[in-house]
Amino acid sequence: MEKAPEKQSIDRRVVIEMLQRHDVTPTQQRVEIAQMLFARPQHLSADQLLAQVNSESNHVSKATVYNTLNLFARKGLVREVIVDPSRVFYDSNTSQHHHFFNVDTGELTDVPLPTLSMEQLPSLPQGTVAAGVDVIIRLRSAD
Amino acid sequence: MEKAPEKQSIDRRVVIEMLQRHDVTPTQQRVEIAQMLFARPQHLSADQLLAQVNSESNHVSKATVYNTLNLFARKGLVREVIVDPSRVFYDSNTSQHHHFFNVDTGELTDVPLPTLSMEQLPSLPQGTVAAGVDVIIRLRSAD
DNA sequence: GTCAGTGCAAACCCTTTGCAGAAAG
DNA sequence: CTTTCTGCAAAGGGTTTGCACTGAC
Repeated sequence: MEKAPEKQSIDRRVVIEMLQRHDVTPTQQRVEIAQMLFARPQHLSADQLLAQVNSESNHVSKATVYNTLNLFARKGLVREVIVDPSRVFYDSNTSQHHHFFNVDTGELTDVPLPTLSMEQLPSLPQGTVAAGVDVIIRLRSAD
Repeated sequence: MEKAPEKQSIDRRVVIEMLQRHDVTPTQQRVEIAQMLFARPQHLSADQLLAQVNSESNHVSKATVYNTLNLFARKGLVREVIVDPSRVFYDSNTSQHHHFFNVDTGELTDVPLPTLSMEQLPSLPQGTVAAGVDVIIRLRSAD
C-alpha cells in the first residue's frame, strides 16, 4: 500500500462544526463525506466522491452519497455545477466564481482570477428573484 | 379543432437551404423537425419537440428526434443549453446571448437586452481554445 | 445495388425511491 | 423510545444504441 502523501481530509471537529452551522446533523457518513469533499476546493461528481470516500477505510453507500450531496446543496454547503448532461458536479467552493469546462476531457476548473467585469444583473422577469449566476466557459483541447 | 393562429412553421425551401448550408442532408424528417424548431426563437427539450412535431401531421420517431438534434448541434444549427440535469434544451437561436432559468418552473428564457458588459475572456488554460460561453441566471419565483 | 437515414425496442447510466434495519439523542 | 438516517436493490427517466427496414440516387 502506498503512503498517503498528505492528509487528504480535514479535521473532524472542523467539519462537524461546519455541518452544524448549516443545520445538518453530523452523522458518521456525512462527516466522512464532508471531510473528503472539503479537504480542498474541488469539483467532484457523486460517483467520484463515492469512490474517494470508499477508497480509504469505511464504507458509505451510493444512496447516502447522493442523498448527502443533495442535502449539502440544499443547505448551501456545496454548489451544484451543471455543465454536463451526464452528471452533476459538486463544487466545494461556494463563493462566487466562474468555471472552465473542457468538453473534450470533461475537466471542470475554476476561472483563476476574479472575472474582469462583474456584470450587474439585467432586470429580471416579473415575479422572480435571482438565485445565482453561472458562467461557464466551454473549452476544447487545442488540436 | 382550433384554428391555428399563425403558421407555426417556416417555408420548407428556406429550411432546406439552411440545412444544406450546414452540410446536413435534408431528409423529410429533418426538414420537418427544422421547420418546427426554427419557426421562431425558442428553447425546447427533445421530448417537447417530439410532441410538437408529431402533433401536426406526419410522424417522426423519438430516436430520430434525438439523433437529429445531436446532428444539428454538431453542425451548429442549434445550441445546446445545459441548465437542468434532467434534460437538455435546444435553442433555435445560435447567436450569442444569455439565459434566465427559473428553477421553480423549469422555464428557460433569453436575457432580453445585450448583456451590459460583454466581458472579455480571461486567459484560458494552456492547450485549450474557447468553444463558447454560457451565462445562466438562475431565478426563483418570488412567492 | 449502395449507402445513409429511420424506427423500434432494448440497453444505458445517473439518480431517486421504497422499505427494513441501524443509529442518534 | 422516537425520529432520522442508512443501505440495498429496484425503479425511474432522459438519452443512446443495435439492427433490420426504407428510401434516395
